[in-house]
Amino acid sequence: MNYKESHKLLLSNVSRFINLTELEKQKYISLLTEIKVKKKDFLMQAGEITKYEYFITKGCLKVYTLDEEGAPHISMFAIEDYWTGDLSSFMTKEPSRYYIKATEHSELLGISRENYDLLFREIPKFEQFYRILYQKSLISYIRRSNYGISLTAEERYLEFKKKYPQIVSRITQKDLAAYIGITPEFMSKIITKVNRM
Amino acid sequence: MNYKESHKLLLSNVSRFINLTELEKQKYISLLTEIKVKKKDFLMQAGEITKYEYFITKGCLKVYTLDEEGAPHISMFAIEDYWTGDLSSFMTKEPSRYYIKATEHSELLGISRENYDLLFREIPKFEQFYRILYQKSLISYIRRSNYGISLTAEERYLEFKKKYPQIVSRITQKDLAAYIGITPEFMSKIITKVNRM
DNA sequence: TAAAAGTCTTAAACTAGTTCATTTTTTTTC
DNA sequence: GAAAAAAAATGAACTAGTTTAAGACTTTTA
Repeated sequence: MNYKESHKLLLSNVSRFINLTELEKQKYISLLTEIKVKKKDFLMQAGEITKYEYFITKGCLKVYTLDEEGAPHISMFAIEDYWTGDLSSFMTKEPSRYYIKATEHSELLGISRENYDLLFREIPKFEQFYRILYQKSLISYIRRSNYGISLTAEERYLEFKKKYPQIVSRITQKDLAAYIGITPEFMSKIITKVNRM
Repeated sequence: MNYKESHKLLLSNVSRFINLTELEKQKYISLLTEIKVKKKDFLMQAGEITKYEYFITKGCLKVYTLDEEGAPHISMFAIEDYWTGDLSSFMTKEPSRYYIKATEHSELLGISRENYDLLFREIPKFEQFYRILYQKSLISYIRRSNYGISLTAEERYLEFKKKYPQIVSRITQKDLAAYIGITPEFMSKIITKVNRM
């Protein structure tokens, strides 16, 4: 069958871990919602109960919390072919602490909690897909949770640049500072220093 | 059937997410290896390819890396009813960067990579078990990966004490410092300060 | 149970990263 | 394409956390 580009990208993402029949592909796609977000608009805000888990087909978004002083802490940047959302609020149905804002015009495919549950009943293979997807994410978050406490800000910056070169060029220095966990002023100093070397 | 205490603890852990028949329980248990580690002995060391994922039935272990200066960074403490290991090395079969050392005499149940793969074929329900287990771990590591960059050392200490009171009392201040990401000297200052309040 | 090894505390000098204030540069908007 | 808004750069004064060193306390081992 002939799928749209966005669906092709998703199906190719899923086929990394499981094989679907034509019928299963169509069933899966029927469970998804298409969502568009303009630059600077929110996909979701703190206080809301997360309705969807998202797959990004186009654009770039930042996922962040605000601390008591109102300072943002970015927990991830999501671009094409990435999954994002607030898994905690999605699962527990409790209000989220996260904001998700588009830093570019973005297009996403969302799966609602009802359809997520239905998916496992209709196509049990998806248990395996999510088992592997979560396993891989877990491995990278376990590593990342150590970076914050064991590397200097400069090392974290170099690490990010090396791992996500395609993201660095699409975000502001200020947002990168909020991800690395430092002030924009110190981020500026680090970049000046690194470029001088 | 009458199971040993260690097997009962594991089966009760598993039954949080899936229901097993008697036959499945017996099959599952037959895939496990019993392991004992004396205090101060290593369960595994950096450079090795991880053979097992572990469930702790007794004791306490620390999972850590050493940086270029030889300073330890503890990524988790594992006690009874916890799962541990190096998931990355276990899955990729590449050498691990982690050390796992018993801080008390410990007893564990290990599942080898071959038996882990076999488990999914023999009892497909385990895909769901691990999907949920990894999902929950992922949620807590996503949260934790922000702590290191967004909280002060004192806040991280209070957070740890609140979340894991039963662990604080079983580990040294020095190890706690290596987990929080600060020097033992500064850990000492924080504790003095917090107790004074 | 004495000696040795490891842990904890305290303090002074230091450094990585922050805060605040100002100017320059870039991007957005009408 | 000019005006406004946001981002980036620079610097001086500050603070959270490190380093080094030494003594007190606790646990382990022979």
